Amino acid sequence: MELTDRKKQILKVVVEDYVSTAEPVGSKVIASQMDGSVSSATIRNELADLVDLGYLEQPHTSAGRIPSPTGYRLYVNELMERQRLSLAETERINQALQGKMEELDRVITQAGRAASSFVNYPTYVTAAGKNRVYAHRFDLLAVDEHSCIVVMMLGNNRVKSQLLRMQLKLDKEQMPTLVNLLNSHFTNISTEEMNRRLLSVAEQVSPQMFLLLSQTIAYGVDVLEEAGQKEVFTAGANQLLKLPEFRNAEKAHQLMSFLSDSKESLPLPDEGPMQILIGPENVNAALRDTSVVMASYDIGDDMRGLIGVVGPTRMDYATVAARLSGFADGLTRLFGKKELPEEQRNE
Amino acid sequence: MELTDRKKQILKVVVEDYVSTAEPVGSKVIASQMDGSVSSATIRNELADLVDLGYLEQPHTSAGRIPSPTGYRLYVNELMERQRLSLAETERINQALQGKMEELDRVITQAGRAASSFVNYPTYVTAAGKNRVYAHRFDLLAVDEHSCIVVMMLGNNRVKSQLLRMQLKLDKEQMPTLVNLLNSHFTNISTEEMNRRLLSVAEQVSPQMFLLLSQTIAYGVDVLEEAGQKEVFTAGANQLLKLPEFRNAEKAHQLMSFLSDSKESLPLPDEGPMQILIGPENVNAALRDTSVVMASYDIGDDMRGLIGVVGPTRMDYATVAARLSGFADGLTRLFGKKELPEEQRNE
DNA sequence: CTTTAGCACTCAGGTAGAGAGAGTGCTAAT
DNA sequence: ATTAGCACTCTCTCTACCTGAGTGCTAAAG
Repeated sequence: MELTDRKKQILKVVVEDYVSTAEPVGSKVIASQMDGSVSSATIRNELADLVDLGYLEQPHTSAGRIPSPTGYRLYVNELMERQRLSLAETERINQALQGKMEELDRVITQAGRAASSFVNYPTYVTAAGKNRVYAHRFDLLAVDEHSCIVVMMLGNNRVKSQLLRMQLKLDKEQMPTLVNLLNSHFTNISTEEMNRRLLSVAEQVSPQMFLLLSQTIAYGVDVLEEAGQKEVFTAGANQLLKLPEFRNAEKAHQLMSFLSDSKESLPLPDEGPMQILIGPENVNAALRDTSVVMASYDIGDDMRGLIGVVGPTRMDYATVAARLSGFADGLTRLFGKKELPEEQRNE
Repeated sequence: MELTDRKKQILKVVVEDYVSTAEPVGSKVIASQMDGSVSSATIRNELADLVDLGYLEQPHTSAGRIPSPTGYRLYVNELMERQRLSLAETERINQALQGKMEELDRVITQAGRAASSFVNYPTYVTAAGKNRVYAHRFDLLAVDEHSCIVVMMLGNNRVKSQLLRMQLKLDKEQMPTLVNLLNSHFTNISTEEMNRRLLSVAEQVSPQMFLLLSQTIAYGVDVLEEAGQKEVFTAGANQLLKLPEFRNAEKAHQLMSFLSDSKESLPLPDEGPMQILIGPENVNAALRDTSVVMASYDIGDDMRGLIGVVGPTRMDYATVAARLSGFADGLTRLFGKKELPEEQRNE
């Protein structure tokens, strides 16, 4: 069942008006916004139809209409004009994304914050490996008799290092052997395999060497597991308090604690660069009254990230979607740039 | 002018009752909480005195009394019984603080979060060097022709490393020279001095070497500057929404945005291990209606951190102070432990 | 001089009712 | 198919009123 053009136009007006005012929209207002070609009475008839069809709702008998989730869905799928970002906006995004941001975590938290203040809703960001992360290379730097620095190179040009205090005295001559052992037996394999191999080499090396080795491997496994697991960063949760739908502290509190706590259960995009979940389309109960707009971005070749916005179902989908995908593109570009030319360091 | 014991006792009851109920306290309730030795009429006379003296306030003529900031101050200084943490609480703090937390930033954010959920108020945490941070040692690890890993040891056993892509081809034979140069001329000095020395050695080395050197130093300066500047982490801002005084979204929003934005201007303790600022004692306008409890902790020998709690003036100072100083002690212990024994790695 | 009982007084908060206004739904005319 | 007109509905706001908690004061008792 396809809607007439006029019904669609009316739906569009209702959505856009409600999005900006948060008040139910009446027939009169709609009529005035439609170049005056029809009267409010006609609109009323059409509105009644749209309610019957499930695209609109009425808070009470004598109020205007608000869009239902189905209505928003239709709007997002067909009626919404995909916005292009203005030059100024693109500029602002790029500016927000540049700066001294070395570590992955830091980049994405900062990106989340910037995005949040740009769309005026809370955001969340994740980065997750498409594949598992492996250690590509180990190095050891002696510090003193009892400690050394372990340096690990992971995939995707990331480097992790830490000072490790050994239980045993370190022998200068053991170090090269240890490094060789690490690089020949423990690179490019999973953490489970690392633990297995550790056991299997136990008999081939001296007990001291084994102790050193196992301490180093323990650190390596930690690092890899941390790098592989996805962590979710949220930002700007307090933006919610500006919205009339969260004026009662109860609701706001619920959603905000959800955002800051249950970092695991935020929605992830099934596929494609962008996805919008409207109200009850969200599986998670805490998000039933809200909508989520998500965009994914690439981190180099083997990782992928997600940046999402949480807001009321009454959300300016067009603008949010445009800005968010602007951010996602910006991030992809940022991470794609493998070469670090001069300007990236000097500022 | 010293208060009589009875007045003090009444003030104590008012504070403690108001803290737990958030409702003005009436004479009847006070009388019943004071072993029935005096009648409510007597209490009323005393209350009138306390209002005159500025320790209590009356929201309106026929309401009970609430403590004024001065009243809270007297309570905190004299009347409050310093609480001891229960064994279970100490246990919980220690548990919250342990776990895999390698990097300083991560430790303190996690500590802040744990503290927040423990005291049920928002918290903020900082770490700042008592002295400036210097590079103690440099190392370079060749990766390929154009890139190497720079490893820096800072004071306090911290290690920073990053992959650096050089504009020039790297010559294996240059590396030891470069490392020597770095360690002999650029360790244990300020960043300004580093930049000066860079210029001064310019003529003594080959142009290629100078380019490599300056790229490395640029990275080093960045790292040091970042390590030296204090960053403030806040956590649990949404805890505010549970409190009746922040049920109106307007106020809550103001304070919450202040907490998440103006990370610079949060109060720092003048000295001593613990400080409490009540309501108008706060210099910052955004905190005039709130109280702040702060405790400081040591990070090894040359750094100091601060952990603070923001809440309504009606705050359970005794409990918050006890728990917060528990956290501060825990952190000091955590960072004091320079030796990393077995159990710290294996869990 | 301190404490207490008694009582009139005050004020916030809740409840009920009236009125206004926005918006609908329906009918009848175009 | 569209529109004008009109009665109807429902929320929101304003006001008046009542209730109850708690005070301040006075006068009596310890």
